[in-house]
Amino acid sequence: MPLTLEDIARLSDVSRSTVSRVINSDAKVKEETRLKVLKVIQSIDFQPNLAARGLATGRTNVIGVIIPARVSVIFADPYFPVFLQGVSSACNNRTYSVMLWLAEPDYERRMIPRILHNGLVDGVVVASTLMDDPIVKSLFESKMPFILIGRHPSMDVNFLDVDNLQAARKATLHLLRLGYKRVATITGSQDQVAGFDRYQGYLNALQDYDRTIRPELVADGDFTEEGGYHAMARLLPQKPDAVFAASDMTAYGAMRAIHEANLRIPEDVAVVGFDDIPASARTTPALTTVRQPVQQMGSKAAEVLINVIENDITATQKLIMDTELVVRESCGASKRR
Amino acid sequence: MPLTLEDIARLSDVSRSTVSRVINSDAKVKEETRLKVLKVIQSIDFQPNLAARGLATGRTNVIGVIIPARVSVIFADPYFPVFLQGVSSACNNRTYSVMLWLAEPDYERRMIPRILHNGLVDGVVVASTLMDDPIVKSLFESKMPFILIGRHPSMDVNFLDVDNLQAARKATLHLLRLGYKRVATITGSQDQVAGFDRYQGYLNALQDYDRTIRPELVADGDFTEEGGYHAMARLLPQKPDAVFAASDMTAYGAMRAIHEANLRIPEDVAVVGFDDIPASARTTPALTTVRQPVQQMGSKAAEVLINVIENDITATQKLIMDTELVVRESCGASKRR
DNA sequence: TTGAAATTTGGGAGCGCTCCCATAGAATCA
DNA sequence: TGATTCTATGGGAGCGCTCCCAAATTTCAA
Repeated sequence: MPLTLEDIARLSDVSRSTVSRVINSDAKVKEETRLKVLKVIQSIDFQPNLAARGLATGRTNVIGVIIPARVSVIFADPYFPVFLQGVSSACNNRTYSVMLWLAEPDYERRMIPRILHNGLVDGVVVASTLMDDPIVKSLFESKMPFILIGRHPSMDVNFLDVDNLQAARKATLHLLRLGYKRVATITGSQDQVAGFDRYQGYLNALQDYDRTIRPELVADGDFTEEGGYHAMARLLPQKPDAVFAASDMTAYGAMRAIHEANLRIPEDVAVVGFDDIPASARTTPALTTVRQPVQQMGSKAAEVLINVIENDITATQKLIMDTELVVRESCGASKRR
Repeated sequence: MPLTLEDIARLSDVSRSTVSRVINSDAKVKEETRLKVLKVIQSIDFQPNLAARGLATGRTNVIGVIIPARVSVIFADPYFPVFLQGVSSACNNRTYSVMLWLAEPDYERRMIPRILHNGLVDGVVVASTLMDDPIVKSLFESKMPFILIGRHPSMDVNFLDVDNLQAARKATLHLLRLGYKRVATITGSQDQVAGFDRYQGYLNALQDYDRTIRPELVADGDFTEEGGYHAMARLLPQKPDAVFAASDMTAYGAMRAIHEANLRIPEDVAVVGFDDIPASARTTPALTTVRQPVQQMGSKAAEVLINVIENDITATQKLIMDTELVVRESCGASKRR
């Protein structure tokens, strides 16, 4: 049977209000009293009931993280765990907790907007933005503070993103500069903003080089290893000499397909990925890829959200994080010229 | 400004209590009234405030998942994401939510036992048991329902596990039966119960075959790819002809080291892993490994926990899930005899 | 038709906290 | 020294729900 404020009050011979003040570090408590109460609190390891506090204040100190349906299937991609780690550590620093919702089947997607209304969380991080995610609309209407990972294609909302378009463009340009003639791409799901933007980046790069865009050099890999493998298998007959994959997992699949076709990387087909997940430093050959600060994105998103919550910020927050092209062996940069 | 029970009561011309009964599907409400109230509730998409309900009932319908400190660093291993997916989907089915705590630095480990006291969650799943995790003791004393993934070495508590010892023994025996003479092992962290048990399984198998245990054929890989790589590098000079790795990630590291030493798998060194994460079907060569039903373990753990919570079960629940040796190419089973 | 039993509904109390206002006491000033 | 201001503390009200008991209504049997 947990103790209450009232119990602490009795034990330390003050009133419930004073105990509350001490716990919330309210200024106007005499130092002497403060220490007295603190001693009791610590000796007993007292923790105020958060449900009660939540009822009284309307705040819970909990933020939700939603990983959308079409995305959670690829949870095997270390992107999300690392992202979560970022969110989690930022929350730890601010004494917030994390509520995790993997929005699986559609029925669940209907659930979530409701869950939002019932006062469990103070705000929400939506990991990975879909082009048309209805959840964003619900969130927007609900007045609940939230932040998207990935810009929203049309709405003016808080978000944190990397410049996927420019990063993808740079990665593709890197291949073009190395002299590759038939640069293919394996796209990510086009219903995710990141997938869309990275594809646009690829297209832009080709345009920069006045290359015609060949639809036969574009295949969808939906961000998975499996998808990358099949996409590459489809691409191979078109004789690409390089390929830009929209994620590292996709790149792994592509590399597997290339190896199985008894072709060499990068001599026959160069490969560039996107994400720089840890394993990419250790593939054979090591993968050239675009590094995203995934963990920092998680922390930053949580920090911004908490800031919005605590300071009732209404101006929309838009943050773009830097990426970096990590050149390893799979692009052939060291071998060519 | 969200509506309250009282509002619904007014709108549907009944009392607060009746609305509450309808929401909680209490039997004794006249069908007519029930429908009337339900109509209002739905038309307005009303959601009861969970903080208030929590205060009144002492239940929150939230369970916590704790991933211990020494473990969360290897969050890149898809084990945890998949496990979380299992927990999450079971919770969805029972209208519970998941609170995620990645217990990073030590100060946080002190935090958690406290967090438990503040009524945020009804119970806790501890993913991956450490040999001496103080959190288990706190949990035990707190009277909060909880379940461990992995047996506890000494306490009588709810747990769900696979028989790591027998599974590891079988995997090792598989290698011995294939005729390998110098069967090495790369162990997982010995401060995790799973790591400890799998090592014991290896030892048992050698004893079954009356083999002397050679300490020079044992190296610690702490469950990571990196660790597996370095462990294998240390092992290679001892000329093992087979190696049992305590996790698939470790096995990947080992395979990388073997390849880099220009040795063939399985001809020069056979490899067996543990976990059967999805990627293991697609390594070259495909990895022979022990399959654990990770996602089901997540679901099952959540279900058992919720059951314990809702029915005040006091008898300790102990579940052992089945494993299966998945024979692929890395053990050389198809090539030898 | 009446009374008792069963069914349905209403309202008070209370969960443990915060917030606000009132009050007691200390400090300041003329 | 008394009037005035500040400071520190106490206690009531209320957050939105559930639970319980009592009241109102209906049902049923005699």
